[in-house]
Amino acid sequence: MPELPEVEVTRLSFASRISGATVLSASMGKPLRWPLGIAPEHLKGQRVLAVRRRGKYLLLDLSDGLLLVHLGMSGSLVFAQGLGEPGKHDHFDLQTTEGTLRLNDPRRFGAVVFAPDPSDAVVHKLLGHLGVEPLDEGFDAVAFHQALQQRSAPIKQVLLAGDVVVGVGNIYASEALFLAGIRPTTRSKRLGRVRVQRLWQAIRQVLALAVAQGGSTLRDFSNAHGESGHFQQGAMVYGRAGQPCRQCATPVRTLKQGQRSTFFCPQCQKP
DNA sequence: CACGGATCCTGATGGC
DNA sequence: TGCCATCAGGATCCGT
Repeated sequence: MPELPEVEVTRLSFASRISGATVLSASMGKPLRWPLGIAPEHLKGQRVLAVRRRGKYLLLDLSDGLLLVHLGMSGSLVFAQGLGEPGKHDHFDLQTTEGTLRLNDPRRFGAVVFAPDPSDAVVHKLLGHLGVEPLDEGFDAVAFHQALQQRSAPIKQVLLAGDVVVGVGNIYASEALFLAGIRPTTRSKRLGRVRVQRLWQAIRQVLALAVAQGGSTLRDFSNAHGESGHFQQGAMVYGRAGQPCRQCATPVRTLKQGQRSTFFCPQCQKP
């Protein structure tokens, strides 16, 4: 579920309701990707001041520290009152006066990490290298072009790396490159100003649209992959290997880049 | 220091 | 039905 749009939609779903709440208790089930950093009981009594997002991380500002939550590949959060006992894949609960925030994550690639203060080494390690936020004013097309000029890797892998721009995951990388008409294998530094400008626009467009639509559009499509066709608003190329391009009818192709599936239209996307 | 590969973990799916 | 291989929306670590 979790690329930038899904994480942002998750954040919006509980940020205002949890803000101002006081932590009543916290508990950790099976270990996640990284240790919490403190005993869960130490979160008790802290107030939740705000919920922010950086890349695919959710940041809960507590009165006495920062709680970083990452959903990994398979994580999801619910915030509700009266949640029952944790299920098999529920690995973290934060019980507050306003409700309980619960992390469900079958694959446990996600993480919940506490840092006593924002200058903590853990925070720096996790967030320090992250690139610019694509939906912020700070995402500048000229600077984006300059950054891409420095990189020789294929553009799709540079997008996924997250040190130039954050939040673009495997689905939206394929989608944005399709919208921009750029072949995913094209070396980053070979992209000229005009094409980078198109990519800049495409990234903002696809992410903003996904947020506006509740982050569910592509996911629903993916789940319905190969099934009936009520997903007109779905992906242009992701998950559509062999199917006709929605723009030119050429069969969509797939390949592996860094162990991840890439989808593209060989006709619409130029090297 | 940037790049490419291996790696963590569980579940769903498809072929035989 | 069982068994096995493959694949899945992420990101870090390590060798080169």
